[in-house]
Amino acid sequence: MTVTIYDVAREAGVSMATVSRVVNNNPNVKPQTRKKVFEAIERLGYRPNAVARGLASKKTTTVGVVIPDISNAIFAEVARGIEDIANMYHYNIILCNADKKKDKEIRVINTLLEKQVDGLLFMGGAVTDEHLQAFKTANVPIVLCATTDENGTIPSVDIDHEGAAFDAVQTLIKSGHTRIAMICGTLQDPSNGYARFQGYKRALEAAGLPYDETLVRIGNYRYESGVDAMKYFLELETVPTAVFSATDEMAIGAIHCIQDAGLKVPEQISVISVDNSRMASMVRPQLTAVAQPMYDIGAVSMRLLTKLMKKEAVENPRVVLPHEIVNRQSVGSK
Amino acid sequence: MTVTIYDVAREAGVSMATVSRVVNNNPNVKPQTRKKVFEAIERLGYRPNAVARGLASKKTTTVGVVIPDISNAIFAEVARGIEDIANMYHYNIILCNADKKKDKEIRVINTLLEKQVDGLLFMGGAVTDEHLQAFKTANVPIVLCATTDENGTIPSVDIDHEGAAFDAVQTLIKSGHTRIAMICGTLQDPSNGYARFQGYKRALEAAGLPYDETLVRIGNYRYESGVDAMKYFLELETVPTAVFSATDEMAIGAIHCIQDAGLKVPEQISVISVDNSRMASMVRPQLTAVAQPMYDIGAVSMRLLTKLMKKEAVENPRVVLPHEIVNRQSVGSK
DNA sequence: CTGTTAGCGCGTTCAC
DNA sequence: GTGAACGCGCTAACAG
Repeated sequence: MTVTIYDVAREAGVSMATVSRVVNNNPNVKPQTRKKVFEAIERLGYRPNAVARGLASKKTTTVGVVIPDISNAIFAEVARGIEDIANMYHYNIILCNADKKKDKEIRVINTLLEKQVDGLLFMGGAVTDEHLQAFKTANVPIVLCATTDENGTIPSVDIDHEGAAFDAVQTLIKSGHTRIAMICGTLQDPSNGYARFQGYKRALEAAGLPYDETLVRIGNYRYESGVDAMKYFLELETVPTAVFSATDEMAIGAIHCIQDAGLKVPEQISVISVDNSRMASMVRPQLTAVAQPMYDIGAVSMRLLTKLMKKEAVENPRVVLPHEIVNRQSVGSK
Repeated sequence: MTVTIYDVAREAGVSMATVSRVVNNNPNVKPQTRKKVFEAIERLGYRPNAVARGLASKKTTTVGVVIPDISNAIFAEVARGIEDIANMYHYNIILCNADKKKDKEIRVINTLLEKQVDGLLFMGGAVTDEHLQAFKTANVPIVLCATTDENGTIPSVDIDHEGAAFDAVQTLIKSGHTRIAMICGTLQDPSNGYARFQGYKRALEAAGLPYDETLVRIGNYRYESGVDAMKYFLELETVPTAVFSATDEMAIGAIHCIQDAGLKVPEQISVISVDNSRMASMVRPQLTAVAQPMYDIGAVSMRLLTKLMKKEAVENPRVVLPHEIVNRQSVGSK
């Protein structure tokens, strides 16, 4: 039924070892023999069985990718970066959505390891002891991608979320704003949630501004929750003159909420966010945001993983990619 | 180093066959024995090797997914539908971007087949003879996902692109518009490009409206190309009163271009599109669009593939999912 | 209910 | 430069 290396060997009149050499580009084969083998392969339509190869060689040229949600534009961008580099180094990726749920994450990590992936890229919520435990039993390299662990013991690629938030809020402060609201992600989320909230508070503090908890709303990263949060802010006795959103989507929701209320951005209220997804330039006014290089985070983490898998030396196993403010039209001076 | 089924057998004082039975939930094991085995597994930290299992059983519980570009919101949504259902049936997916490039598509199809995937989901550009050839040599089921082949010989899940476009344009016509422009995808793209263009023409024809080729611009599905196309339309001697865009993104570009020119949507110019991505409700005015159920396309095609892989009978191997108009605010009457 | 025995398709020594 | 033989870790009959 299926044609094996053995069939090719017989067809070409050589041993299967020789066919294996040809297929794997081993130079120790006479050109003439090589040609015979190639012809036999062609004639029989032989397709090497990567599973058998994986068992024999203990390498699958496949890496596992744990991602929160591929339908989220931010993560999809990271995934594309990962896949492009994986492809470049002849790896394939098995993709698993885990929605930042710990149990689901642990489960997919284990099935990925059962599938004998050569490495693992983990993008999730908090890295707990259970995660660490699962990672430890893996005897393949692991890279955290756009997520960090407290102890900092695992190789990772991320941006400085706290710093990015700090910079965003400082931009607002420099423009003269003093009453600045924040639309935050859940504080359970270490990077997108907690760290950005910390950055917000630190910026306030650095400027000698008071922290007012009525100016902070927790959203779920989505457009609607940005709308809801802003609706709340607009009903405050003294409405904030600027809002910092933890994501573009929520920021866009806020902008529309403001506009629907008959106010103008940035004339009456300024808006800034962290992400700089493609959507940022697809709103009016265009969104001023701190850019997270998502594609690069994916690409760099995959590149790092390839080095680890090849046991190459890596200079810095914990890379922090730079962020930058992209000034567009949603921030005005007060 | 790595603990195998054999180690577990020794540790539990049973044969490896019994361990295999326990691991695979074979009911023919005495509960007491089962318990002993589980304890040994726990004690040794045994993790079954799916590659070896795949070689022996000739099943990998892995399916290949060829996708144009995971960073495109539309496809990311499909991918999520695929993965959710795959997960439900205990399959994993290997994801490959192929950018609708024929050569890349053929290449990844072959490596996916080498990896012995149990099935293949193909989402790409045109399905050529070369594709058909590659599919034929695969001895696993294949489902076309959001793409179609001319002959209609391969199982597929898609919407009626031509009909969706027809309905969109007809909506415009019913609102009294007679000068309707189209922002089109490349005509080489059978579904998103050509079919939608055909639907546009047919709707015009059905209403007795003349087809005017100066009213058609080719875009690349992206925001900027929508802006560019609209810019061109606005410079025409008689500006169209409505525009039909093949995608949401281009439609949003068009809307902003109109607004930036000081015109209003839908008062002066109406805009409608096909897609209904999440972005459609994230613009002002909110976009009226024909909804493509992308998540469902992914989910249904994966479900179909599971049936094919289990050799279950399938009633209809070529499913066409319904589309519907979602009336929001970007279409006005003339 | 449990154990024995063959392979699954290929990489990899080690001889020749 | 080439072949023979073993083993990767597991499933799947077949006995018992």
